[in-house]
Amino acid sequence: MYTVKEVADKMNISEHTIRFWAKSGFFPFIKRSETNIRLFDDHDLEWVKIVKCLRVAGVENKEIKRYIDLCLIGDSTVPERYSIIQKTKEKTKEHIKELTEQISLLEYKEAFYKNIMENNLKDSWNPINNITIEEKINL
Amino acid sequence: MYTVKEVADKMNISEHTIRFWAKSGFFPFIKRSETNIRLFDDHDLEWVKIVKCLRVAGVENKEIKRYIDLCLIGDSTVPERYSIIQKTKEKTKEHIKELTEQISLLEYKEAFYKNIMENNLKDSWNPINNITIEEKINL
DNA sequence: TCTTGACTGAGAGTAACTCTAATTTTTATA
DNA sequence: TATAAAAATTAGAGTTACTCTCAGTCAAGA
Repeated sequence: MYTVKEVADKMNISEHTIRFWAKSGFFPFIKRSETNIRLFDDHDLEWVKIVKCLRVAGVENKEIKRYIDLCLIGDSTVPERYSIIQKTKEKTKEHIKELTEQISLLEYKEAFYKNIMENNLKDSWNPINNITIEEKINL
Repeated sequence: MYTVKEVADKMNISEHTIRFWAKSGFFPFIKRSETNIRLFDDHDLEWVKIVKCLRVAGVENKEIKRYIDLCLIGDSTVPERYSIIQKTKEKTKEHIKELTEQISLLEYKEAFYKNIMENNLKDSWNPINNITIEEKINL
């Protein structure tokens, strides 16, 4: 049985967030000690894992709550759960694609600045000077 | 010259966000028409592009403002700008790695649900029943 | 002329944390 | 055993980055 702090450390999430998620109804099975302390078991950890997965993938808390509730209802909700997971996967792939594209731009800028530093060049533009658009662009 | 709406459409960002960013000082060069309407030129679009890139990469607005201000100062700030870009790139690569890991879990769940649906199986668990942890995990 | 649609700023509302404070519990040490 | 430090609890305030609403301005077409 794990306390909030232990879960937080294990899953690399802040304690605040774990409590916030618990209050949001994301962990319907967690027990409390006689003195009111939350106790997560390994099954609860699986729920933390899937909630974290959905959050990282950008799913809204409201939608996560829906998914949790569907799980609690049982069999009949499998198609909707499937659909949530499937859409989330597609969205995540799109997200990765977008991040990958942005990395190209970041690498371009990185190389641009590196070149300036290594060759002791001027930055080619300073707002005090009046210069053409072409010169301005690489900032 | 482009209005806020045109920039929003072109860059796939909401008009609200463009105005919010403008108010945050992210576009120091945009002009206004005599009737006070914002007019972006192609150079301003480059700034929108880099701001979008940094935001997508998860850089905070405060840090983006710092980057913008460094650009305005000129030459002497190239090393700090390089460092911001470089750290952002590393963070983004980490982020992609995390998303890629989560996709594995999503694909596992997707296959799990698909199997249930295609073979008309039971969900193997319904909270009404008392069952073992092992059976509970796949939800 | 009238209305429609795009623009404006101010400011309220929202999501998802994130932090603080007051209080209670647990644990380690004297 | 006493006690002090560490860790848990809750309620609620604060933060970030939008996101939306609204009242008002302005140009262009029926």
